[in-house]
Amino acid sequence: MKLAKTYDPKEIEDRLYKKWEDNGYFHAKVDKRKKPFTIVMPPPNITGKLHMGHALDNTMQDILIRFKRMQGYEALWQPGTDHAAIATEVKVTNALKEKGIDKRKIGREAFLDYCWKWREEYGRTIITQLKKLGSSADWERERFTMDEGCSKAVEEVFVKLYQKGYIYKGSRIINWCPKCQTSLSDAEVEHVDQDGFFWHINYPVKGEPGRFVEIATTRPETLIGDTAVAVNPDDERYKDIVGKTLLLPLTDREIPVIADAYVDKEFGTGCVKITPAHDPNDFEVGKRHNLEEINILNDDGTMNDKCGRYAGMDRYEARKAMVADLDKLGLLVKVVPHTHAVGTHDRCHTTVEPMVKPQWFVRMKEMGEAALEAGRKGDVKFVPDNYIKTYEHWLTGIKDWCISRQLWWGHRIPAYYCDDCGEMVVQKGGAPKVCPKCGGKHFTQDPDTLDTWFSSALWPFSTLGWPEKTPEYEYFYPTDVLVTGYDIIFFWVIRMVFSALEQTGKAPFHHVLIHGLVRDEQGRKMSKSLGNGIDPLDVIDKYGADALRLTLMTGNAPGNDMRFYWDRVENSRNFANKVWNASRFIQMNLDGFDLHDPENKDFRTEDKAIISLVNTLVKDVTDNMEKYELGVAVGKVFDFIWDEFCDWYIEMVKPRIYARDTDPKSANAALFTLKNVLSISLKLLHPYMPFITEEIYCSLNPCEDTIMTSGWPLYQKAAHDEKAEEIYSRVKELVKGMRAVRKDMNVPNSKKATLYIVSEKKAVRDIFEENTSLYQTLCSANAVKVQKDNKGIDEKSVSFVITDATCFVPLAELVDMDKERERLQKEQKRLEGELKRSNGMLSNQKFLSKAPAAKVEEEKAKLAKYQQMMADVKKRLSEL
RNA sequence: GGGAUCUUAGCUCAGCUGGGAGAGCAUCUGCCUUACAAGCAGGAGGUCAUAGGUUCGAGCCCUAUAGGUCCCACCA
Repeated sequence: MKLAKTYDPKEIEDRLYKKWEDNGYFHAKVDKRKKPFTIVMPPPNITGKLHMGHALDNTMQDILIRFKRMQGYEALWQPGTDHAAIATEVKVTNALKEKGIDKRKIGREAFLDYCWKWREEYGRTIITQLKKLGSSADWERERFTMDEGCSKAVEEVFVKLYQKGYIYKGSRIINWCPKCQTSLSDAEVEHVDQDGFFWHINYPVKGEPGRFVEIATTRPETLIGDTAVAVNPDDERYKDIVGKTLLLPLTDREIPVIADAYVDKEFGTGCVKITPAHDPNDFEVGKRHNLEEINILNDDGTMNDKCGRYAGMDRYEARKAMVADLDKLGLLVKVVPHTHAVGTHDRCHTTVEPMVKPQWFVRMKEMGEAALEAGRKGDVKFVPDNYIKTYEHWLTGIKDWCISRQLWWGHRIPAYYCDDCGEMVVQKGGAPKVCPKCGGKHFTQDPDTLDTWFSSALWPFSTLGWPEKTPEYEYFYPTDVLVTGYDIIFFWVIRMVFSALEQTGKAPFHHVLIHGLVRDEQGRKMSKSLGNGIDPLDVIDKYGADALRLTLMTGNAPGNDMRFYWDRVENSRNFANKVWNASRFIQMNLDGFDLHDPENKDFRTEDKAIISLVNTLVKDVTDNMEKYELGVAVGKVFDFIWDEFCDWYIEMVKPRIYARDTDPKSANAALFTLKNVLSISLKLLHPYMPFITEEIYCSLNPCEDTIMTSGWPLYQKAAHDEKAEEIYSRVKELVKGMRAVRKDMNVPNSKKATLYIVSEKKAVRDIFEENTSLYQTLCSANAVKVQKDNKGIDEKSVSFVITDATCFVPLAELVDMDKERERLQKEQKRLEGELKRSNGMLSNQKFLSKAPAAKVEEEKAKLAKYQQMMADVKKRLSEL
């Protein structure tokens, strides 16, 4: 099949993707003869739409998977979606609200029905979009965090951890979102700086009229929940007051003054009101001093019935009212502006309320330490490796994880309470038949569901069938690499590591490949509220998936944020077009040539050189990709194809191809080389730009079904040809020099000139003689003559003379001794620098002992070359 | 408060274990040359934030300073 005249990504992409899927190329099977390579896809939320972050994340994974697949691994990319507990629940609740349906009224079961329906309808949107990107995931194995298997894994883990004492139920202070009306883990709380005030309030001392203790607070409305005032035990100002009793304003309660080291003498007034039920620190202080916890808030953030006349008010309304009342009572000393960090819910941005509630927790000490150890031992390695510090930092001093949520959509906690005696049973497989304590037969399941990350934490092994010992689990687990953004290390990566270590005894992956955020042109985060997000599908629509993928992979270092520029996409698209046209040129000329007959080819230096170069490229690119240096790798392919292959090699062989009738052997060799080098380049490029490479490859090799299974090119030692490379680069230098000379002499293209190449050395003349037609084309000369000396050169005509020294001079200037001397002196200076550097390196003992032998040899060779060049220059200088 | 990270061409950024300053875009010059004007050839533009140090050699390693970004954190 012929390539179309212009490259049209739209036409080929959908067609090829369908072909790949239909042929089952993405499907990985358990095959003991092959080595497995596994990546689990971070499951996108079922509420999600493809954004640039997904595009980047999945492009990287697809590149690795395609690379490994071509290398002959049984490469599994395990996809799936996440039920996204709170995100989905909010979305469905709102959708119902619009229809006039109240979630609370219809009840749990009906609501869940709506959720499942919603999931059926919208949950796979993102999968379709991922396919547009070219993702070669094994869709036959697609999973869902709430499917039967994953739910089983969740129950298994919960019960195991409970039995081990790592999961417990307790009444502790947790983060409460009054809007979503659920508890939150610490990770879901975002601290945002807010301008607020410090209210200084006087608390009267009991029995000492006129004496007060001045406290400073940012949250006066919690005053009603105060059960003490604390001062630092070493604070001289307040020594005498410790142990006294205060009259809590606005109430009839009395509270003690206690001493606790937690109080900072320097901050505020040095006196702190203690509200154990509504502040994490105060909670701790309360525990130490046995203080009562008085909850003053309802779940929706309004004041509860303990608050007298403030009951029913919203928390901020109550704040205003109470401050006004305190002022009336003369107890408000002053109000000082103050900025402080307020915890907000990362999804709805509502200010969270610390509350004491019975919740389920995962004890983190032991599992956290195991995860830390795995990081230190290198069982889990980060790329780039500095992210190990973030990992360790977060694991050090990790607090217990609150896993229960007061939501309906999610995995329900497998704890059952006897209706008769209240006995709690935690077990797999549903409610117990008989209460072990009282023999009761009726049970009620705990209403709470689990944090959505609880199931995500099991994703690397639950998707492979764990807890069953399935062939997939045995073969593909542990996975090789996890690709994710740095913003999700503590939500997910850490939790997967400790869960896997605990449940499977192995780290879930060997490497964590971290990438940054994709920002807009001004460096802002892409967000819905700003409306600055660029839809990857728009980009694909305009420029093609390949261009998008290439753009995302270049121009930025691993782990760093990147900015998204349309300019850069355009450049990627241009590159695709370049590849397309080069291929088209080759294909156009292939007709009628027998590329398989070895007798029919006459290989020239430039053929050998480009083969040698592409061979080196194969080695470099493979090395880079093995090290996850994806951007560097594709950069090299890009440069090779565009600069080396298209701009030089193709131009060089054109004369030979056009002269096919007079010298078919030479043309054949050139075409053979063109086709093969292109094929190798396409293979290297395929993981990055799957569509265009597939289209061209199949068009050039009609016998092959796909590039995907064509095998990754291997480095071949025999193909390495240093001499050819050197001559080739010399040719390039000369051509450049020629062009410069032409330009200096202001010779228009229309006016062809004769090119003389003059060298005393026969070896040099031989090289040039072999390539006269090449120079003729590349230098726009009407003739090329190679000779030993200046004899016979017509000085009046437009002519050029190339000598075998390092400079290129037009004949007219050759006689100009001064200019020639100047050039040679410049060259001498350059060489002096080189020699100094080279000598320096080679006289350095450290370099000689530590550097790789190859590098030392290379440097020695360079030195020798420079010395030779220096000698030549000196000789010529002395001749002048 | 702790930690991470950045400062390289006009802009956005690469620069892998120390060994001749790079790309894209923008700009300037000349070309519609028979694969590609989504192109070709060529040019200009950088004291690699500052100051020290280690080294034969520093954009890269060490120390300090200035400025920027991000994450974590219980200062009421």
